Amino acid sequence: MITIKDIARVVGVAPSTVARALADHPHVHEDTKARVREAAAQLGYVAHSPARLMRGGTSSLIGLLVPDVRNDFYSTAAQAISEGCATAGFQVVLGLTSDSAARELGHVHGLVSARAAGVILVPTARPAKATLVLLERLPHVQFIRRNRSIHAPWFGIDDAASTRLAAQHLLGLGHRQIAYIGGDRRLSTGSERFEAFEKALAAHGLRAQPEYCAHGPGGVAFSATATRQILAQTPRPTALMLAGSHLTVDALEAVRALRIAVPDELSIVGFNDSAALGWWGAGVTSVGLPVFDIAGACASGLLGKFRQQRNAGDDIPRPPSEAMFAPFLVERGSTARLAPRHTRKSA
Amino acid sequence: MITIKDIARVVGVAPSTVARALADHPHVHEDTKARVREAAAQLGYVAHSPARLMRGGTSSLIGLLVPDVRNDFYSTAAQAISEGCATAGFQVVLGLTSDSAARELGHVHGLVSARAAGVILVPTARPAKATLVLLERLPHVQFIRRNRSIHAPWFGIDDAASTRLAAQHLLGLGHRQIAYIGGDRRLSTGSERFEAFEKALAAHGLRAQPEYCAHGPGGVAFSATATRQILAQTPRPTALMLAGSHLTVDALEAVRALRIAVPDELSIVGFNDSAALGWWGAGVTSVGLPVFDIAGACASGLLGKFRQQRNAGDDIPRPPSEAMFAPFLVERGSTARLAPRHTRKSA
DNA sequence: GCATCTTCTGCTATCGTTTGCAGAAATTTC
DNA sequence: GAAATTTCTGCAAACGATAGCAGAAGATGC
Repeated sequence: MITIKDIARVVGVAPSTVARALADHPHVHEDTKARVREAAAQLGYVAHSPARLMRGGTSSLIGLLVPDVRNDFYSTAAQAISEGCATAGFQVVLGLTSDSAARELGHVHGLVSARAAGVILVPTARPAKATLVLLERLPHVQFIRRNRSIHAPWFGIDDAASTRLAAQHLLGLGHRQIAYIGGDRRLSTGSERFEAFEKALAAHGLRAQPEYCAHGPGGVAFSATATRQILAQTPRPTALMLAGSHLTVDALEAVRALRIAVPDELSIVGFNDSAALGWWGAGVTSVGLPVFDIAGACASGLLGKFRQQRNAGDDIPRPPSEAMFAPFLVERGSTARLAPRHTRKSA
Repeated sequence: MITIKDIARVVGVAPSTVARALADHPHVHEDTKARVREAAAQLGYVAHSPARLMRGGTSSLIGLLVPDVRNDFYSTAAQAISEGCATAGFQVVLGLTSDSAARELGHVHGLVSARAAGVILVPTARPAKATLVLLERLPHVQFIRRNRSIHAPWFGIDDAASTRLAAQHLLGLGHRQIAYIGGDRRLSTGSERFEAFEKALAAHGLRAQPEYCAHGPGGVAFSATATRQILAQTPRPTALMLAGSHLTVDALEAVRALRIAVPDELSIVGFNDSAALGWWGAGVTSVGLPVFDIAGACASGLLGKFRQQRNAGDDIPRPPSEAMFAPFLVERGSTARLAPRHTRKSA
């Protein structure tokens, strides 16, 4: 392996001069710099990043901890974050938690050990104590989920608005028996979305019926199972809303397998819009999220935190230190006004 | 920051003893080990990985270089690879190339600089010379695409079989005017898939018609544009096959916008099967790929390479150093026997 | 009781890079 | 021409962890 000593020997200067030349230090003669750069290129020199880190400071690594990158939402976010970080000269370490606090801890530990510059995380429901302690040594921001025990900026969507939009849409169409499948209620996304759903019902003098609601950890089969159980009941709900990106596909597959007519017998609102949702039946009405924008803002937010740490008092514009994005409703053919005959039929 | 010296001071031993105790070295007294571990936990000690790397060796980082992680294919692969690497104690650095040789070089340089353990890459069409030189310093394997200038094991699918399956299916249904939209022909995936398509046609005494074929770099709008152009011609082809995961969705959207009846007026075969392809119209017949398995094998292959480097002559079972997986055809409703009236209609 | 062996621990050099300080060389000033 | 100044370069000490070597302490054998 080529080191600066090798370059120094070739050029005939001291290693320290090589270091300064490569760092473009002003007190090095231009001729020397040129010769050093020439020799470095010639020898194929690549700096030894770990050695640099010996003198303190952080590496150019940024951690990205998500539950599952197969989920469209997170893969899109990973793309935005990775692009944003690469532009700023950082490399992204992708850590998959599978919603396990143990894995989360493992990844955070690895990042602290590698002296990462920071971490963007989608916290698990109950992060380990050790995780919280380790996070204090590492600039970090929360993505999508906001955890009370983590005291860090949050970049996400207006969770309450997402389900409020969906619920109001269904209520406006006359639905009163609305089923709800959402994520783990110990997560901010799970609880806030469900509470907003309940409030929207309450505004119409209704209450969420427990037998029509399921809250899951998002295991592989959860959404399909929940859909089948809820729709097997009598009376069957007239509408179903999904409150998580990972829940939508399986639920739609299950509804399809049950051969229930949509929207005639059942109205459906999906979550996290994509082109494919336009293909299902007459298209699935769904809650759209500006995923790329949220993730981009999140990356900028973390990068802004670095600058903040280095020098507090300069006047360059700073990215927002927190941000909440508004979801929007994409209306398609899976929702329809509740027909009077419908109620009779299912009753 | 807590170092090994701090622990040494607390316990009352030398730093080297602490190092040995934490590494569970056999020549350290059990009592000493216990006291050291106790103190380390107490102080919240986290090893300084960069310092370890000073004495040579590689870090626990593995690079994963893909063009675009929003693509279902690559996000699934990233999941499999990341899980496999995490199990073996490695962390994955996700690098997005956007099919740019410059970005590819940047990522490889970063990995070499960080003394990464290895890299799994989906090579760009023409990697830079510098990239090839750098790769020699880093164990690496090729994923999906196989590049002649990179002398490293390859893990991918039987590209020829993928389009052969699709073409034979369409030919068997009586189609003779088959349109083809594929990826960049400078890539192994692009060229091999197309050549197999041509051969399949040749076996029926047919030739691929240039005006029905498009080969693109896979830019955002490419697939949709190509679809519109090909289907605007007279006579219009009676079948269309897509030969890339990233091409399928846009092409299907374009066909839908053109209001062409599928499969009555046009048969379609998609690429890289997913649940959503079952939703489009009567379902899209497509070439399925065992993505998770390929990616898993690829990760194992790279990890096996590490073992191989460390000690050549042990008799533990080794994972395959190369692997090619067979694609399979998933038949759905987007393909149908060519009706005689059909030929008249489009002529 | 002495030699020998075993068991455990400390000293120290080392990895590659950076940086403060000092000093050499070149240039300018009076 | 000497002094002062500027411009450039080298020395050496860090940073944190590890491992070879040596040595201390204790156990064992005769």
